[in-house]
Amino acid sequence: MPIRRLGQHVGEVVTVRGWVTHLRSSGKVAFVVARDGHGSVQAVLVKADVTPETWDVFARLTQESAVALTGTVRADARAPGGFELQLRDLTLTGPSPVDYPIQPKEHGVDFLLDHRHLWLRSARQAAILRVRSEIEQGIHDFFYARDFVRVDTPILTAAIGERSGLFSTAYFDEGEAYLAQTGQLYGEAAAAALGRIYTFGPTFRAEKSKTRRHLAEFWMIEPEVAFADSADNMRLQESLVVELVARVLDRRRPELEELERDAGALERVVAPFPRIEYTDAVRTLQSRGSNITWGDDLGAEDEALLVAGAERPVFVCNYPKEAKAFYMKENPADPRTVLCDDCLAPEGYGEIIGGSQREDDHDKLEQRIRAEGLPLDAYQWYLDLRRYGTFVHSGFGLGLERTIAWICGLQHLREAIPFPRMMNRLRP
RNA sequence: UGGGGUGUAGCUCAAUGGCAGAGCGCCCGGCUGUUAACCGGGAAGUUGCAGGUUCGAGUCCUGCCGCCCCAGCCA
Repeated sequence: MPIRRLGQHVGEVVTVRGWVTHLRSSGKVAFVVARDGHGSVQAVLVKADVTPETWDVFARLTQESAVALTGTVRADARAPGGFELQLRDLTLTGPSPVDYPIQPKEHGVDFLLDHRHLWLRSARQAAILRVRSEIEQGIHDFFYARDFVRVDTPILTAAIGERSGLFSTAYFDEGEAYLAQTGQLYGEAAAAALGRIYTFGPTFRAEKSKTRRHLAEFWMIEPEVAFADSADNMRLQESLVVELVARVLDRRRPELEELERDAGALERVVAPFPRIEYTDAVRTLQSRGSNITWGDDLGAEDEALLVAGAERPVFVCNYPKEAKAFYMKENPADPRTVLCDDCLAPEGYGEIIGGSQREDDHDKLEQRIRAEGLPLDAYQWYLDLRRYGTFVHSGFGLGLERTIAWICGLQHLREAIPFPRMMNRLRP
């Protein structure tokens, strides 16, 4: 019987299977707290009420022992959660040595990451993974409801979308293959076939980044929409973010409480999000003391300064061409800039989305590829998308872990993914 | 890669240049309602590595290594 349903079975004798998290004994009465992945329950063992054999089992229990607990469900205010099991029988089904590394106390991050496979068993980590799953399902439901088709793009690639650090590997007679940094270029091809698509998959950056906002392997969701311009694009981003936050608030309250997340801050995440032109942002930043000059990309400090006090995510749009990728469409209103946006989460969580309208002019795109020094032949198929029926289209990349970290209120991205991959961490 | 910090028991951390310590966990004992239980006792150390200064180094100096934070790269 799942622990979360015990409240509906008061007075009945049930069996719960799970793992021991806490043991307490007072000589002739003993307490076993166990979790089963959905909840936690305290079981009470009274020496006078059970056989000597059952009583002896308690002495052999250790933290993380797998057990079967059989007893009567009782409502009791003294029990965590309000219900407890008055034990009739206790079986040790999976012994655990006494050296289980993770105690119910503070540990350092490095130690915990070394034991990530066990750390996941803690209530906090389990709560994060449940929110992660909820957000993933929310993303699928959001796009399904809007007739998007999910398209899976290759992880092993030759042509590349961005030039930052690449993981490479030998690939038969074709030379080097690279782990995908984005599925976007393939997404654009699929959008011309299916209209509106999204990708959902892992992506890899070999950057030597050691910050709480970076992982070597992370998950990214990349929608691509035919006949959508930059303004449409931002509206889609806004709807998605609002829906994901609302869904977690609606369905994962207990997890947010476990994480001690301030739900009030999430409740204020409603449309519309402010939209700030890059050029205006620079002026604002200068007036607030930043020494940024037009043409610079926004640094972390600038982002923080800009978003300070905002209760909703903020769009910063239309950056200088030089600061952004080659495929972004030139802004007709100011050709020094491109039609793009970064969505900055509040509370200092930074960029969770980067999006843009794509350059749909064949010749301009070719010029940009040349100007960036990229191998033109590798991009011929991409140019074909402009050669054969070019179309206005836009899309974005949502960083899954950054979104999770923000919604859960995590200090570091490494907690937002089950087994984080960083430059100095490949195992477990 | 640059700047700052840090490394002592299984874990979390103390120790003015002068006897290597505590809490938790573990082992033994006690306790009939505990809530990271409590009480008494016990075991547990190459102070990251290599050199140097000193009568004496966990502590000071040099080099190396690991980790953390910040910046850059970006999602």
